[in-house]
Amino acid sequence: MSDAFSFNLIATDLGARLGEIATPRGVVRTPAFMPVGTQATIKALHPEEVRAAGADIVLANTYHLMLRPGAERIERLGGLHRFMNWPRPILTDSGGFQVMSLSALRKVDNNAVTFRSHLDGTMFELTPERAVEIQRLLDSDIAMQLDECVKLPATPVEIERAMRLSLAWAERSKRAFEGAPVGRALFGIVQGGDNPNLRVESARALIDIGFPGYAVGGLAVGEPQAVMLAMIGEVAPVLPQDRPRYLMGVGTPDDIIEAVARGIDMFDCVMPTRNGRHGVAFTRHGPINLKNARHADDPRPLDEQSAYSAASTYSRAYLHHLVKANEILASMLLSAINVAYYQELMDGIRTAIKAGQFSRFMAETKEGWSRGDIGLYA
RNA sequence: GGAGGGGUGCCCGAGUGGUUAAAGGGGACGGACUGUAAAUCCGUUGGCUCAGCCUACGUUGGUUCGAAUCCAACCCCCUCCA
Repeated sequence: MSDAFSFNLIATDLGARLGEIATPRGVVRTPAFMPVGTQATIKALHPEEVRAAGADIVLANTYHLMLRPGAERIERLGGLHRFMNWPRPILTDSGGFQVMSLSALRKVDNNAVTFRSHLDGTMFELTPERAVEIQRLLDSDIAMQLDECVKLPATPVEIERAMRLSLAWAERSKRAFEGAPVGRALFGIVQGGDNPNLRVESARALIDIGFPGYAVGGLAVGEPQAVMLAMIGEVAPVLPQDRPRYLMGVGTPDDIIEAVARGIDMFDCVMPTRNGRHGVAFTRHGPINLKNARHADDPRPLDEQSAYSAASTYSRAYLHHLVKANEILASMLLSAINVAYYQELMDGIRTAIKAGQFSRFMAETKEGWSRGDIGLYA
């Protein structure tokens, strides 16, 4: 394996793409789902479990790790991979999402975003340059430019302002990334809210700057799914074929399969882990809320055909009990089951694209979700 | 035997005359969650022929226009002393 960062497009089926991202720390099979490990941990899971579920790459977060334990500290300790015992590729988000999610605690101007720490109130300034520097200290494999993620609905003026600011920050981020070790990549982020013209303009401008991969950000932030898919439909055809496309923060299994159909290669989302902690299991038969009383006497596993043993062994009654009793094992098992389900879905997608069966796979998968789980094994 | 404290909705518990179907927890039931301030958050939680009525604060009886709140008796429970 070369030490360079590269993307190899292996096959396409309709809009869907099968590929491989090669990095010095390993290959990422695409379409890929990246479990989210904001604070250098995929909550409730051992890194070994995340890998066993099939993940090639995970996410971590600039803003959160900068506050605690601190990027310089992680660097002194040998980098993020060693720190969290995940030797494979890591993509780090820049803190752009926190510009939105922590909007009450920050101010944005053209130069930087200033955060009041949600932990102790101290002020932190995050410039595009500092965000890149932090990600380099972490020794992230794929760093993201600092951007401004706007919640929808938003005014056209707001959307355009954030998009142009993100473009300016894309340039500064790229400049700050110069001299990074071979094999490390920095992605630019398309913004533009629900405006097709702004989306396309943003994508074109980023391509002019030039990145080894392109992300579509600022989606799944309040707009209907149809709008999100329409935006992807606008942007994907503009993006270069030979670079990976990453749809940030998405999504539900249905969002993912629809986005793959429109040419997206990479995804990340807290949904499998967060919803797992909140008692919901994702399965071939759709989501199952294990808090519900109807599972209390159900001896069936979530999915007796699942290749992942936790999903095919533990009874719904037991999982229901663990959830109701607020046992830590409930979070652990459901997070593991969900991460495994997402990986199983991605694996199915990849296999289908390779076989030229994506459209059929998509129809059958959706059929399974819509059928629901009631009476399946009865 | 003596002295004191207490019995409130599924549970704990606030409430000392009207604005109390009764604060607040918990539990139960349901929902939400999309680049994680989330093991979080939001509803509902006596019944009915439901903008009204009925039944409810240990039991029974009283005082009062009006009682979970005041009085009496009774039944339980707890603490301390003998």
